[in-house]
Order: sequence, then C-alpha cells, then structure tokens
Amino acid sequence: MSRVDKIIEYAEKHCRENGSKLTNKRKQVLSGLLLSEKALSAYELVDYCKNEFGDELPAMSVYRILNFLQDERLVHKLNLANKYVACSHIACEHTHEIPQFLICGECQRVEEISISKPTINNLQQSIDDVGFHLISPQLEMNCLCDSCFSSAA
Amino acid sequence: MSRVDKIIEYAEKHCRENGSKLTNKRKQVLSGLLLSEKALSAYELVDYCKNEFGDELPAMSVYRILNFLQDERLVHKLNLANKYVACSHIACEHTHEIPQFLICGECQRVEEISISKPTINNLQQSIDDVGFHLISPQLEMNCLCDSCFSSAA
DNA sequence: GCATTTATGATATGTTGTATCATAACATAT
DNA sequence: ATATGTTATGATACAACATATCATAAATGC
Repeated sequence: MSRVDKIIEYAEKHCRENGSKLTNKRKQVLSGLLLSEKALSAYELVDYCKNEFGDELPAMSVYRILNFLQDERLVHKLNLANKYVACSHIACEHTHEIPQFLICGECQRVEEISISKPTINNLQQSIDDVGFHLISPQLEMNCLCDSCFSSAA
Repeated sequence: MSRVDKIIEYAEKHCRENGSKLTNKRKQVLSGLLLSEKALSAYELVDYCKNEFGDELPAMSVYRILNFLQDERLVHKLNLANKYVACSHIACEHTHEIPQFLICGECQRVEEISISKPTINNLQQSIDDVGFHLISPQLEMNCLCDSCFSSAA
C-alpha cells in the first residue's frame, strides 16, 4: 500500500469520525496534492488531476472541495502564494499544533514546521499589548529552500 | 501642517536622498493610504483617490506607483489580504526593524508591531533546522481588533 | 419509492495583477 | 531654446485567482 493510499485511509477515517464524507472527487483532489508534494493553485490542481487521473473537474468544484478539505483540516491554504498544500500530519495520531509554513519562492516547495511554545507565547504577548486578538497564528514565511538557495548563489 | 503633510514631507526627503522622486501622483497614492488609515486594495485606492482628490488614476498606474512606494519602503503589501498600507514609521528618524502586521479580519485595521530579537532568533533557528533560508521575515497575522472582537462577542 | 439533503456541474462574473505599446513630462547637453 | 534620452504615466488587453447562482445528480432517511 502506497504512502498516499495510507494517508487517504487516515483522512477517510478522520472524516467518518467527523460525520462527513471523503467522496471520490475529494479523494482525488487530496491525492493530487499529496502526490505533487508541493503547493498547487486550484487551477494547477485541475490540470494535475486531469493529467494524472484523466478526470476533468471544473474549477468551481475544485474550489469547493478545497474548502471542504480545509474545514476538515486536511489541507491548508497558503495565502502568500495563493496555493494549497496537503497537511503534513494527516497520518499522525496526535492532534497537531498550529502549522507554520516555509515557502520556497523559487520551486514552491513547502516545509511545515512547528514553533516552540515560548516563541508563540512571546508573539501572543506582543499582540495582546496592542489590543488585538489572534485568530489564526498560522504563519507563512517567504524563504528559499536549500537547493534553490545554492543555485541562486 | 497636518499629520499627513508632515509625513509626506519626510517621504519626499527620503526619496530625494535616495535619488528618486515623489511625484504628485505618487504623493496622492501615499496620502490616500495615510488618510484612509487602513489597508486598501489597489482598486479601492483608485476609488479613494477619485473621491478624495477628484483625480482619476488608472489601476495600472496605481500598481506601478505602489511598487515604487514599496521599493522605497514607504508602503507595505499585506499578502494575507492583498491590500496595501502606508509604513507606520515614515516620520521616524531611526531605520526601522522588519515589520510584523496584525490585520483585523473585520475592519481591515492594521497594527504594525515589532517582535523581540530573541523571538525572531528562535524563528530563525527553527527555519535553519530544516534547511530553509528566510527571505523576508515580515509576518502577517490574522486578528480581530479590540472593537471588532467586542462586537463579535 | 419519495422527499430531503448533500455533492457536483455549468455558466457567468468579480477581483487582483501583469504585459505591452503609446504618450507625456522632465532633465540635460549642446 | 531645442534636440535627445530617460522616467513617469496612460490605454488596452488579458491572465490568474476566486465567488455567485442556478441546475442537476447522488446519497440518505423516512
């Protein structure tokens, strides 16, 4: 059983427990993101699915499915790039922390990291100080990955 | 002399020292952002300038001017919202740190804060650990401001 | 089986941003 | 002061990302 199949199985279980359904099209979109191993825009995902699975999904459906997957926390939207990535912790049993993303501006590779509790707390403190309330501490940072960094230099 | 005029004067000086020019249209766009006191999209800025100054700027020009102002570090683009804000430190003499933005998801009000050096360093460390290279540590955080938070509750 | 809900399709349109070519304004050297 | 090059702006078209809306299909409960 492939890595992706295994993750899909976890995702399916997760949805079942949540009272929602991972339909075929939804599986397809999620597999697309998992297989591509990088951030894809909705329209890139349309193409990817067409090429990879021969199935032609309208963009509208892809957006709806992406929203569903985001609600289920199986997919994250990267606002810096207007792209989407599969959550890297679908197959982990533990509930995972708020994700922080490092996005390679060259190749669009994405690393999902976690930030230490004290660091988060410091951020939170600075925010409280000015009377704001943090809604989602998902941070996205413009980076270069090691290999793009090397070729650039 | 108004707050905005004073800031514009600083901006003009800054450009002069940089060998660039703060033309009338550029001043207008910058004033628009300063007056509105919130993040505006390029097209909102077109409308704002038309209403406020009666001058009709094509969207294309606004984008070009925004890019110029970003190059001069007088304006920041908020990628989370696809909007633009005037830098809040134009009139400060000291060179300022990398900005961190708190964006109210309701009213689009923006606070520009600074994060402590150790916190930044911690972030930097986490990034180094996975072999990425931070390009721009400008963070943007989804928040609610105090008043929107209260009305929502 | 029929009604209700949920998922998907089709079409149009809105929003954000860029490419490209033309023109206007400005600077500077003769 | 004028010709020349440079910088700024205008006009038009279009690309990329996203949502609104109404129609249809598939699944689910009674």
